[in-house]
Amino acid sequence: MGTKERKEREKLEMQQKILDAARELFMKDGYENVSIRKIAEKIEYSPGTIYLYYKSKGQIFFVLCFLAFDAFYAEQIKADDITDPLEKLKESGKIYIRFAVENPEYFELMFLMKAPLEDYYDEITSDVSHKSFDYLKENIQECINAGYFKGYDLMTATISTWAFVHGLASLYIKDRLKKMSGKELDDFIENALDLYLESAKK
Amino acid sequence: MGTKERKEREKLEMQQKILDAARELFMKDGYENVSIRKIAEKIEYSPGTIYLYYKSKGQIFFVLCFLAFDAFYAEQIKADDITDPLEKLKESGKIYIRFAVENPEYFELMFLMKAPLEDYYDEITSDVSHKSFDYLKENIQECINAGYFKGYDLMTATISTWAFVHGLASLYIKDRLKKMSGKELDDFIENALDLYLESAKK
DNA sequence: TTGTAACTATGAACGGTGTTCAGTAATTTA
DNA sequence: TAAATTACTGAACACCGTTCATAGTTACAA
Repeated sequence: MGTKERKEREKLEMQQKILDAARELFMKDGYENVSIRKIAEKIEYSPGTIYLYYKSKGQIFFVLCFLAFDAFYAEQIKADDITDPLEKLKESGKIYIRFAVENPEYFELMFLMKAPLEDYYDEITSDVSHKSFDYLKENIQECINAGYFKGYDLMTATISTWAFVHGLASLYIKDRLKKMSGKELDDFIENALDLYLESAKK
Repeated sequence: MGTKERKEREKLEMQQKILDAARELFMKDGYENVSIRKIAEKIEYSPGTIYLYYKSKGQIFFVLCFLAFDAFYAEQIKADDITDPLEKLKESGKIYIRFAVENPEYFELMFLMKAPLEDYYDEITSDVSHKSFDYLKENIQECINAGYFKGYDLMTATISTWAFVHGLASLYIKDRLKKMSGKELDDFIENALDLYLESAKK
């Protein structure tokens, strides 16, 4: 009889249900403002039930983060159909910033948080986060091959570009560029990216 | 009689005492892990007393943040004696990164934390944080006057440069550049800064 | 010196949090 | 159908930031 299989399936469904509810709430209200009780209420179970499927609130968030790295990478490779390496890099940067803006909580977890994740961080994320870094590195290598980034070695150019885009993204989502807003900022980022990468042309 | 003056002084002393205790605890354990009760315990008063001097935990944090900006600005202007605008900008960048590395908690407070500042942020910090931003902006203007940053307008060049340096600093203090270590990284940052700013020469 | 007004400090209490666990209800197995 | 396993509950625990009635202390005029 398939009881065991059904139970397995039901367990996964429940885990998914919790994940979905948690994601929605985290995105809407931020990690700190979402309680286990609220997640439980959303899926119409008691708070204790959550702990039968995840061992802590942090773990729920972490699993979502892991999925976020996947989603991030999936976004990144959408630049793949651009053949010109510099244009591809430009698009990559826009994707990076767009991801940060649309998923600030995930972005924080992936690139900004230090503290409580250290326990899990290395073991799980390293694979999936290195994928994105390597993707960028390959793109930069293509640029170098095409004559851009003269004077930079591969690693310096990669990290510099990452730092530039990352800096824009973090200043923005942390409201340090608040004088701008919406469309105005989109234009600015577009412009800043253009100029940074154009200046790599030489 | 100087009763009123003495009371005033005692009030300031108490505020300072709270600030010192809070700073020490925040630096050691992070904002979220420090409770009003712990601050109160450290200064050997009851929790309620804190609220006679500061209206919330967030406000205590905010005042510390304000002081950090002052300390940061004091570091920044040490680049003033350099006359060549590009060299000055380079030094400024190094100071920024050095400040981040040597005071990661303050740096986090000033540029990375989002948390409780929103309410007060504008009114008070704007002055002191704008001072640093304006300092950078003036430096960039000098560079533009000297023929650098061709194609950039002032604001774009300022924010771009900030983003680049800020990105390097945050990736570093958040251990995202962990493949490097110590001297190796110092050299890298030196090199990356050089290259970024050289490419502004044209 | 005394009485009162003003100030300072207290700590219990409120409504919230993440998490645990004894107990109950439902389901599966025999 | 009875026993055993599983799923779930929700009260309880130890925290949190914050408030406020109360108590203690100090200042100063009478």
